[in-house]
Amino acid sequence: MDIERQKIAPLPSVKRLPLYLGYLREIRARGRELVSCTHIAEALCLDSVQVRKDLTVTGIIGKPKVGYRVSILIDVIEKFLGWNNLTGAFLVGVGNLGRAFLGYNMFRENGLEIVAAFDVATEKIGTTIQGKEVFHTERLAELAKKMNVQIALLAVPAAAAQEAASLLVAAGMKGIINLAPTKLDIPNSVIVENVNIAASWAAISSRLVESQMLSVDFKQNKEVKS
Amino acid sequence: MDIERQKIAPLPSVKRLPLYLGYLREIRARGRELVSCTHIAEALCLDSVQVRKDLTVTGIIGKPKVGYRVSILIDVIEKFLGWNNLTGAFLVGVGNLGRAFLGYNMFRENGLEIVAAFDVATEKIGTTIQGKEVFHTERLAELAKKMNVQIALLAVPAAAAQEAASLLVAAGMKGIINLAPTKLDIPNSVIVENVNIAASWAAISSRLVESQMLSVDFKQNKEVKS
DNA sequence: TAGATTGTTAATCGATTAACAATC
DNA sequence: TAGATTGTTAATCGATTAACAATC
Repeated sequence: MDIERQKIAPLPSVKRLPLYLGYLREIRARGRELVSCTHIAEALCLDSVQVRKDLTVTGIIGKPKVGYRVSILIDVIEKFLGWNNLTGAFLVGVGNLGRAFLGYNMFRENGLEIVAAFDVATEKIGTTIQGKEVFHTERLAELAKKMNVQIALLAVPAAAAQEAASLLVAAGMKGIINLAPTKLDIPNSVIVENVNIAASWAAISSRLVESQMLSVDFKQNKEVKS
Repeated sequence: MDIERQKIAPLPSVKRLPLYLGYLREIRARGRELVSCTHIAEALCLDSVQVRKDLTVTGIIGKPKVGYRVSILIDVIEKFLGWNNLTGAFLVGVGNLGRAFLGYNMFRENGLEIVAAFDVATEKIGTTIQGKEVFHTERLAELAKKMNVQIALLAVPAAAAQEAASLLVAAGMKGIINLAPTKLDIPNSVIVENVNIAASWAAISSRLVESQMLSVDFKQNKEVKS
């Protein structure tokens, strides 16, 4: 990083905030008004000190012996994450994975709304999936400007990811959630988050190999199936 | 961790291996036979020292001035991750997200094959999606035993995640890829990897809020849309 | 040989964990 | 008041980065 940073919040803490938020919304719905770090930690199998430290990044100040007011804590986290307003996003790549996100309400709950989809397959262009129109990627820059969109979900095959990413940068995107299992080479003024399911699978399988628990030759079990 | 660990490979290194693997397969397909860390690092925008360190977890030994033989490096990584054989997996939750994974070939390329799907919605039970039959979650334990499956992808709504996870543990799963944005409370003999897209979105949006680049009130732009 | 590259050992950096003071 | 809880400061731990020796 070449830019001077002024006491930026630790990324691991920021990434845990949605977990807290989900739990807090749950207990608010159940009528709970106050909550302590100890309580949150217990519910989420975390360390209470870590929870407290994470919450401080939002600037909230709790009361000793009491804890935090649930509704205020929710507000403060939402505001810190910018999730108190809906932000528009583009979805690039309307394959199996991309299509899933069009109907995925998790984003909406967390302040992100997919407002248009893009692809290169001519048979998809002009169709509407889950109420969202599919455009050709050529129109990315034009529509980004018109619709004031700066966030993109990238869900194309690995081989097409870099080209699509360059289009997104050219279209003025400020943040990209990359679901393709590739590193994107784009200017670091654009924030990229890689959601890499292959990496998660690697973490699991390598540990199972270590402990020799991975079923060695699965194919042989196939005839047992039906 | 209460179990004594014997020089386990660093998790961040393990999680980067699939990235290297993807690139190595790509250059092997293009006919390249030898590769150096410098080259890999340049292609993937990483540090060459880090690449070298990551590769050493597989136990491979390179030749100074030469580098590594691409095909051997691929073999060694695949073997380290246990991706040289196909491992069977269950998919739990056939909603939008779950269905996407049924047709997602990324897993297959990386040694994971979904062999059956599970849900609780009666209208889905007995149907076949992408060639995979959907069973009731009641049958998890029975079929896990019969099909010798120990890996599960959990793609149910957050509210249903804990219950489904308990069923999976009871069914003898050894590894769970959790796509629900919740912490699962299960014995630590079962390896869990959380794929948390909300966390990635949090990382992006919080940084955009910091730099005041997040479009403040998106809803007002809606009429511009069509 | 010379220089590029590997592999190892030490230094830095950041996050987590522990210890403790402050407070309702 | 006493004790639970917050908030802060210090210690630990692990990963990344830097420095350097080994080698083809």
